[in-house]
Amino acid sequence: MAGHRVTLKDIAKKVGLSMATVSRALADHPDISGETKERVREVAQALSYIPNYRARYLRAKHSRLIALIVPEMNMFFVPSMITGINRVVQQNDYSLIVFQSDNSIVQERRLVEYCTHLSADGVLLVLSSETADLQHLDILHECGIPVVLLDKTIETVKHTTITIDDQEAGREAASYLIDHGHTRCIGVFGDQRQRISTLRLKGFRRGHSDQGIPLAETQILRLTIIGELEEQLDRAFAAHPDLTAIFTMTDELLVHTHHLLSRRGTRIPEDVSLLAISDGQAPTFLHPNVTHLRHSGIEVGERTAHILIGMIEHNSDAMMDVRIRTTLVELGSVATRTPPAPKRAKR
Amino acid sequence: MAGHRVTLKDIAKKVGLSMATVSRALADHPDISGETKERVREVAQALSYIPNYRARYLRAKHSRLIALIVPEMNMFFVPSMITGINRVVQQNDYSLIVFQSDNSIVQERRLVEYCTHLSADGVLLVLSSETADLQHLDILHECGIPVVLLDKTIETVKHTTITIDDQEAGREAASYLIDHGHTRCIGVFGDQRQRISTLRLKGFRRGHSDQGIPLAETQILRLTIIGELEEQLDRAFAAHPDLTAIFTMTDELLVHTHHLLSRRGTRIPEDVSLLAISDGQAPTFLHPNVTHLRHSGIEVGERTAHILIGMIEHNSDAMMDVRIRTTLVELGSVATRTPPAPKRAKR
DNA sequence: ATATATTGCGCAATCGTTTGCGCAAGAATT
DNA sequence: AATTCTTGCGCAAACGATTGCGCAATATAT
Repeated sequence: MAGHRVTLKDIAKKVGLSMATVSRALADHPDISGETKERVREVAQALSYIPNYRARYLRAKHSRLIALIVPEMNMFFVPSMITGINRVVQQNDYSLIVFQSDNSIVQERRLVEYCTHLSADGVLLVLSSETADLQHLDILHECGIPVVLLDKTIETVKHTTITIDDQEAGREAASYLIDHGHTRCIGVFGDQRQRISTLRLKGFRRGHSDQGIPLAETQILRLTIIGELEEQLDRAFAAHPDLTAIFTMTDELLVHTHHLLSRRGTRIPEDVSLLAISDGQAPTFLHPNVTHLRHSGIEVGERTAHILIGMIEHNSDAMMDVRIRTTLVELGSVATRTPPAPKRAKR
Repeated sequence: MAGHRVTLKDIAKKVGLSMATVSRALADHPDISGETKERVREVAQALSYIPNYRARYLRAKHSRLIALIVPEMNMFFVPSMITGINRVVQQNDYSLIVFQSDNSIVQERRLVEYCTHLSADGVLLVLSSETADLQHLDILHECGIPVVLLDKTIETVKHTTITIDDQEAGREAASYLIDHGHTRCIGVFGDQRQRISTLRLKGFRRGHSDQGIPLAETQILRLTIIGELEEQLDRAFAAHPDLTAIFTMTDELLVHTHHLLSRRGTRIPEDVSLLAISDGQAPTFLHPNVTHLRHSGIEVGERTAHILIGMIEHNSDAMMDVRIRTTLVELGSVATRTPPAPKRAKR
């Protein structure tokens, strides 16, 4: 409907000044007298002037736009991570634009390229599961656009990376269970192409070996898709009738594991204890509430955004590797076991 | 690092043609000879030319940008809705930019304004819980930017709206429970400032009255914040020892209700049946799986995006009010009851 | 009264593209 | 041979804002 958008020119005409003066008046430039500023502001208001950011940012070399590319909007972690990012981004007067790669490297490539089209000031990237190398990020470097990888990453020497300390979290999980008398646990892990999975598994192994507790291969579940969980869980129960605890490395694995346990009538924590790495939401609506190593999506988001903005504003491309520690939240899904009675009785 | 981005001018200089010709060559304009196009494309490739969309869209009046404003990234519904929107948006060569209002009308206003700054081609808006009127959308109309309201809305005669048929879903829920012999149900509803809540409640009431089943005020729980759930649920149990079913109007209410029921040792569906309106994710990882009236977030997203893009491209501002029907998914959390035995015995 | 500073504003270039129009050279039509 | 078409390209304006520089008028210093 509206014929054309009000521009600086319109205001200039109306107040009888040049565009330059109007521009400066609106920007509160010291060269302009208070009186003039006042008049200009009034007219701008009256005409309901809306600056055209595209034009503005065409001159300025920046866009105050930060892009986030996530593989998918899963219901866990991603939403809270976005919340954290968004908070910091807004506080610093940037805007966040969110893209979704659908876990496809092709799309990811396309989106990265699109970020250059938009001349985003910085890119936040959660790698898709298909991404095996980082060549497609070179174009960002060519354009001088900083990138920060977060959450899901692969090994890299060139890019700044923010993750939780995955290996340490896996180790702590194992230690915690062992300290509570669980010497026969099974661990549920995700896609092994992802570094997040291999590291958490590595830590879980480490936690066992540190305390001299054996960990058989059959105690480790590796899922590519969630549908495999039931079968693998059944097999693990069959192979280890003496198992007393299960560790799940993500929220998604947690809720499905919890569900399957309920279905087979396994009581938590009486029959089997449950421990997870989680951002803390799911554990509160499962029964019983699940003890977990918490890594707040909001915190990851906030810290990541801070770092990226720092890189943008100080034009630095120093590479960092930040690891965020998890904190233990005890909620009662892990029971304390005394070492198996039979053994002692036999002495 | 990179000195300056390659522009049309650079290409023009290199091939010895004017910028105009280069521009047209890249755009495959019929005026340009095939040979020239070829040469230009080669050079563009060699220089790894990246068009500046800001400059391009400064001339063109559109931006191929669609903005979505959501009150929060909750873990239910919103992620799948975004997935649906994103799909359609990409298919039509638009980009989606997602903002979060944190359920604050002030932020919502700011973001709407920001959409005009960016000259978004269209806006998708999920109202914040604080939003009581739609005046702040007038500015979009002034700028000729179409808006579609979705999911959470308020009554309006001016704006196109996509929701599920909330009232009908509420009614169906009640009917379904009653048909299965549950004549004493309680309904768990959200913030009554939201139309989504009042309509679902209205339908729930209607479902009861249609079949001549009384519904006391104490059978209706209205929550402003989730923390109130436990107390209200306890009170309802106390007031209605004969209650046999609970209906929750959202996923969030569902998971928390489910949790509280587990905690108080209530068996589902033996003691109490459970029915929800849901997008289908949570019901599959709760035990037992929860029968629900499904409304797919993806579908809502896709249809909404289609409609908005239609409005953008046909420059139409006809107002529509689309209601999407829910479908019943039976998963076993609702038991069939025969009418209470004592009554019949007494005849 | 002359020299210097300050104040308040405008001119015009610039960001990178797109596009209406014009124009020259060759091809096709009379 | 004169006219009209076509082909292929360039000139320059436009999109809407920002900003270095210049300049007049006034204020201050000498």
